[in-house]
Amino acid sequence: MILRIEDTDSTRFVSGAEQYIVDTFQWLGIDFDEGVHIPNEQGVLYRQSERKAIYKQYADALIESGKAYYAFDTPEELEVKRSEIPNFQYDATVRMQMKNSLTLSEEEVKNRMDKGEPYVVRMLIQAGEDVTVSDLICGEVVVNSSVLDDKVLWKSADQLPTYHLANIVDDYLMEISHVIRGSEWLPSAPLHVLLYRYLGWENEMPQFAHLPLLLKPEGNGKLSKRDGDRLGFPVFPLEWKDPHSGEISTGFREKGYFPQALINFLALLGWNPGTEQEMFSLSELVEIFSLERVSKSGAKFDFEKAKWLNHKYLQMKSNDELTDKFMDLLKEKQISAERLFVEKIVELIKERASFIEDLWEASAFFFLRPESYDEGVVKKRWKEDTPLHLTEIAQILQSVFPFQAKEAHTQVMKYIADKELNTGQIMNCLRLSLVGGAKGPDLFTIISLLGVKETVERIKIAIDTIKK
RNA sequence: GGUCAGUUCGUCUAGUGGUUAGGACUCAAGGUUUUCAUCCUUGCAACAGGGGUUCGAUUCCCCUACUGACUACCA
Repeated sequence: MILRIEDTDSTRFVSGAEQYIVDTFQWLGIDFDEGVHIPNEQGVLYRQSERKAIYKQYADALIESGKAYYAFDTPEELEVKRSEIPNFQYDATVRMQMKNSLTLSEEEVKNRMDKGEPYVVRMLIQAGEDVTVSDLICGEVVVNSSVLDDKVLWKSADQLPTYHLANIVDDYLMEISHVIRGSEWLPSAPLHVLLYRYLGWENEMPQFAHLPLLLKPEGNGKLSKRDGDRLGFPVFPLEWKDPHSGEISTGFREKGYFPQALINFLALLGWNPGTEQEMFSLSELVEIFSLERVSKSGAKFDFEKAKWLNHKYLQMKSNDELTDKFMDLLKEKQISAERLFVEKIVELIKERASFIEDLWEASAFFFLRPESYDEGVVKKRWKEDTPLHLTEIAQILQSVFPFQAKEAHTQVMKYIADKELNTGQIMNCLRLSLVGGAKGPDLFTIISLLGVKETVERIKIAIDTIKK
């Protein structure tokens, strides 16, 4: 696998974009054999902007063999044509009315070029010929060459080819076996087939596979970079800051997605193994993925399912790894805690989390005393005699020494039974005082983690705060 | 407008000329839990429409509708 940078549009250069791509693949754990970021002894260049001389050769060769020609039409002139002729297309029907080496004398052409007048090299497409693209996903797609236009292959302005030429030349030179790209490329695939033919490389032509598009979660249409933050989910793998606008787009990584989960989710968008398995490691995917099982229709992002998948992956992580990550998060929140303590908490609450961030949501009460008490629970459970019972229970808890969750549980239950109290009511009030709401893991485990001293303290605060 | 492609539960999808059209996410109900979540069980829910071909079409063919991509000196 090769990482090649297709930066043939000098006007659209974005600094940092290349590094971003490298970083993304690194984060995902996808390695390349060759590429712009991997040193090579042969000195092969992997940025198309650095391979200018190579493409020029082939553009010249195409001119030489009459498969391409020079064109001098200015953007303004083309614009005029477009407005004059409905459905204007630079093809066999109009090329003889344009300013190019087919209509201009040889001398005139030479003259213009000597003067340094900007020009482009256009591909000469014969009308009325059926061109077949064999696609691993779409099958045979036949397009008549009459609907193709004389694509620009090379522009003198920046001495660079367009995607079409650069792509074919590089794929040939780099012996690329498979061209797998979005289906937005399907319409220009016949053009590429023709180009291979023109260059005499048809036998070495790579296999094509046009992937279905990723659609917006709401409505229809191709998922675009801007959809993400508008609808509150990431589209970028990593956070991206646009160097021109300064606009920041959130990334899957920053949202807490695990790279494996993202890869797994993406793989299932448009592909399935034909079995009921839906969790795959990267190496499993490498093993069983096949283009033949890719569907042709576009797929919408389902963030609920992506979240669920991330939950599954989080459950598979070791407590050790999760603790590392959670410790980082705690540090950000300016909370210091013993690693051993944090690890116990992680073990206790990991099943409630889909993202590392959720660990905080589910365990914040371990680190911070409740700032408020859930009103619904207070209303439903907190009775006049509650403070009295909680005070008694606090004493019972203190009497269990050394503290053991099981023993404490037994004794508290006994107290409730003796006084003929409502278990749910007392327990929830106790929980309310410690946690601030009716949620969280086993109460006595919480108490043992919190410590009896802190527990008693919280009970007192709750009694003082919650007054009816 | 033109060219090409697509259309199975809300979403991702499996599938076949004869199936109770399967799974997953979501949602709902129940169970577990003193709570919440997890978890378990059950349930809701689909072959775009119309013509053919056929004993029989979701499956094959045609048409229509809808959707999408492309239609740059961008990739």
